[in-house]
Amino acid sequence: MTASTPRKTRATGRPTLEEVARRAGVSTITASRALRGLASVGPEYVARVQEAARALNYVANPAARALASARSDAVAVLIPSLTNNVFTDALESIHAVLRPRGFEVLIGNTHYSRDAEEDLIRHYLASPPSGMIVTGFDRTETARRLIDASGVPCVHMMELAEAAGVYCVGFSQASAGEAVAEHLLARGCRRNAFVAAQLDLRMMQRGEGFRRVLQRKGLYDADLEVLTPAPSSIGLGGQLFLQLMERRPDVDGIFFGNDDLAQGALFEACRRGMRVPEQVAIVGFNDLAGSADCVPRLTTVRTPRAEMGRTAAGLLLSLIDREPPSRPAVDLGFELIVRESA
Amino acid sequence: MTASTPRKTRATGRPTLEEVARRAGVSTITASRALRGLASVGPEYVARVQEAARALNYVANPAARALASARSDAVAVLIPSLTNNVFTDALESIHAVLRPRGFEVLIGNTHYSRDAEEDLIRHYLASPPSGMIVTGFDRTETARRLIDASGVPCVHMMELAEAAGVYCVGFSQASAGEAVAEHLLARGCRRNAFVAAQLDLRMMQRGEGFRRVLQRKGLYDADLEVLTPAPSSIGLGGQLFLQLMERRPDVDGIFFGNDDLAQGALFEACRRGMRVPEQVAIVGFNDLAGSADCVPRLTTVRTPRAEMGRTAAGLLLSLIDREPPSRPAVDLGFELIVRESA
DNA sequence: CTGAAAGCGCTTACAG
DNA sequence: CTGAAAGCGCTTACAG
Repeated sequence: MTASTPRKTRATGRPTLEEVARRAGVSTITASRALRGLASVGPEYVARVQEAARALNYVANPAARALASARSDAVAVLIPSLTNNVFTDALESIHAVLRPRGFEVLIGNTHYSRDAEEDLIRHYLASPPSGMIVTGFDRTETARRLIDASGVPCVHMMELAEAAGVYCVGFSQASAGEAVAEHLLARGCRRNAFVAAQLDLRMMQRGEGFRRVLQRKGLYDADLEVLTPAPSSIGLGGQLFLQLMERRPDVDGIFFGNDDLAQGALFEACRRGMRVPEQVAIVGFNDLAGSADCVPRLTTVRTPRAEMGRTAAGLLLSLIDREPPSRPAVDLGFELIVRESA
Repeated sequence: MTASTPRKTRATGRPTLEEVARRAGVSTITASRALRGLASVGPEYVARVQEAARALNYVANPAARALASARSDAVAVLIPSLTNNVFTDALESIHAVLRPRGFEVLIGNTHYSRDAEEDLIRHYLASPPSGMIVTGFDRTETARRLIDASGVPCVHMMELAEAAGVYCVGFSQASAGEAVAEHLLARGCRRNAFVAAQLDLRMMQRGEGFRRVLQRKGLYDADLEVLTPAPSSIGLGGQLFLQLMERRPDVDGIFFGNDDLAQGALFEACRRGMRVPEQVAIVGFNDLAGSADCVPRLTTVRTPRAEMGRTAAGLLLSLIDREPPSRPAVDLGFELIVRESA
């Protein structure tokens, strides 16, 4: 007799869909459909189910939903660094559009490592998220294949590319580098250096554009490139600046591939009494915190981080909803901000 | 006849535990136990199962696991900001210890809002994570109750508190504020100001300690406190500094509650030709990027962000494993870094 | 130490 | 438009 009452052995205590359905006087599947807003449910049922859900304080169990539907409410975002605001700014706006839509944003930090990124992709794809946002295009062939094979919608941010089935949001890093060179040239600088750290693909693309313009004018000097794979930082910028000025005191324009490097250079210039921009003009990149306020105020390239995040998330949303986006690649441009340093 | 072969209608294509078990010649439950490393499985079985899993490239389905076991592999971390490196530094080391242990780190950004934090807590608790790391103690009573009632292990970071069942990792913000006051006093500053933004609880605690020391020496002047709830930034620091110097040109020492404010002040001082520390000594807080390199180099308080994250994650791990930690509250201290600005 | 059964809480696919 | 059945891929609790 006791066995005749099937007792739920492992209930979690939280209300289930079944209880909501019972309270609303419908089947569980109707309750499910009503809650998900599927059009095929009669309006009076929808109202009853919603009320029951509210009364019971019902929240669907994501694990059960993921298991049954073979899809999850997660979106994985892969960025190279958590301490560089270039990426956290984008992340912030990705969050702002995806969370209200009910997605959980999973953050993977690749630490600028292709191998680490491949591992993360493997990890996230083990239980396929609804979508994925990755940074740029510099990844292992395996990583690329994993994403393709998974069928998970994917948007690339920070760089542009033209290829079938590739969705991206960014701006032309090379064009930005060109714009910097043109600005330095226009203000009369003849011996222009490119100083870069980290040396990720985007950094190199900026250098490419910069170099291209100088070459075109016959003013390119390979000796004026200072490159190091070390992580970019203010302190490093100061060091590289000093090394360069010692080796080539004739340099009159410098493009630092990231603002932190440029800020460090400004500090050292100040400390050594070198005049910027009179003696040497300095241009940074990204318009990070401090660049508008330092001494002298830094001329730099403002990059549309928040907008890239927002647009990438929007693009992903349409991909998830299987609505082909109007354009697979959206160029958000950049803006040269001329301040005092160049 | 066709009906006699039960066909899996909705297989995901990925190998399942059942396939691993079949290949290893054991039951699924034995395979499950072997893979989870439960001691009750014979070593030869463990070996066979592990080999089968490897051969099949098996990765357990987290959703199924979460549903069956009513627990998840997620740990939720709630921080007030993603752009402030104080928190991303901690996050980084939390990741470093939790990911290798198989946990997914869910990041919730409260934007310094108690209500937003309460919503996030409600959201995460809807499918209880294995554990939770939250920032400080300033939250709504409801948020506190939700956490308590959930039974989810929780560690607080960035602040210290003594209370039954409360686990925390941090340092005394008030003591740090005291140390700054004592340093300024020791170098002869008599009219010391406290400049703060954001005004979160930790910021106020630093101010408390600072004030306390001045009061004790009979040198406290309420007119020398400049407080604004606006978000802390370099630009804001410059503005507040200028306002203060205009209103009270006699001030000879300033404690900025965060380094970005202090850095902004340094820039303005430089621009106006005010000498630091001769005319006015400046101390910051947190030892953020740039503080070691700016002009003059900033005297500040180094806070153990990475270590707090690491320790908080370790503490949480022992809580999850139901091993009571040796101490519920761990004080990691802080360090006054005396450089050039004070 | 090993396993057959039941169940976690949803959704899919098939009917009607 | 609504529903009964089956299933998603694991783990729990109970036996032996």
